[in-house]
Amino acid sequence: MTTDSDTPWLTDQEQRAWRTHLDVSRLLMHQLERDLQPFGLTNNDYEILVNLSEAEDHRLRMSDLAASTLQSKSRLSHQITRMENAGLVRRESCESDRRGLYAVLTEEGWDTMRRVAPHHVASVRKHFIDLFSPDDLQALRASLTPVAEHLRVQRGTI
Amino acid sequence: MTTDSDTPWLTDQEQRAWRTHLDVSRLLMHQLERDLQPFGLTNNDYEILVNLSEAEDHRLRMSDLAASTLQSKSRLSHQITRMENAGLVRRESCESDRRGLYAVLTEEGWDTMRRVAPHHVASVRKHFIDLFSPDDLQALRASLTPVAEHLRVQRGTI
DNA sequence: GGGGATTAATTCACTATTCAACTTTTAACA
DNA sequence: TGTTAAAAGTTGAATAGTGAATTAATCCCC
Repeated sequence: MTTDSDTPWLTDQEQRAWRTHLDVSRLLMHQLERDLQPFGLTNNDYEILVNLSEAEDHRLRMSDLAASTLQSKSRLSHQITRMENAGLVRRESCESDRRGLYAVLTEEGWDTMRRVAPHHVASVRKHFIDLFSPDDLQALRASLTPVAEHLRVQRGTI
Repeated sequence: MTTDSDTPWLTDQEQRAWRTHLDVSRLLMHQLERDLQPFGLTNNDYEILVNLSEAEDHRLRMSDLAASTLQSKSRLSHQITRMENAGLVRRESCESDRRGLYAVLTEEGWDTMRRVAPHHVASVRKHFIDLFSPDDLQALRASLTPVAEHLRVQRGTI
């Protein structure tokens, strides 16, 4: 950040857009978390399950999993430990790089995923996707994509 | 949530919109947090300061502050304790309702707010607002507003 | 005006996250 | 080759967040 003190304040429109975005982010995460609770999962748990489910052999290197879930290695490590204790994943060592570990979906993890996913999708639809017209959704994606890219670049250049 | 197992899966378009939204939310919060770090504030701290700054007499009832920042009372209580220790706010008892407390901005809190706000605005512009065309921003707000309203209703009916 | 429900806020015990320090293995390169 | 630097991952202590239980004041209404 340059410490520009001549940055213009947000206009009313901008202010409202910004706050609405903030509110939606927060309220949505809350709601999804609540909808997952009956299944004994958190949003974080679920995201790990999704990533592993979509990965080849249901396994990913810890680093890759951390990167794709945007978490720190430390946080992921703790997270995987918890999920390991819950029987959803296990760690397996990596032959090609003896520093490395895979997080692997267990049978139970995979079953859980298949059981919970429909409910989660319903939740995402009900509280987000289905509240937009197809055009609005398309516009949303289009205008958000460059923002995501910008932020990814920023993130890289720590 | 109804446990509809016949909810259609997300289309490719929907999937992408959804994941982009998720990524932007998370990356953005991260980036803002990072930009606030040099000033010794977290996003939460900053949001409390904003709310108090905008309130009459720089004071708000704990409950109102919790509601407007979408936090639980418990969390807010801890948060205010930390900010009190940091000298940014203080608690004051409420005459009209002896159960109640006000969180009040201290001089130092107000100074901090005035000092940090321009940098925060610059950060919000750089990483969010200025990445949209005015029309896109307007469209974003328009399509997000009903979502926020929907989620607020859900939240109320706990 | 007195008893039961509600509301404001905090506290306690527990879980989650962060940040820095650490171990082990691999890569670089002189 | 040896030696240093970088990367993968974990650990541990400190901080933050959650949810249920608790305290104290107010509301209600008969």
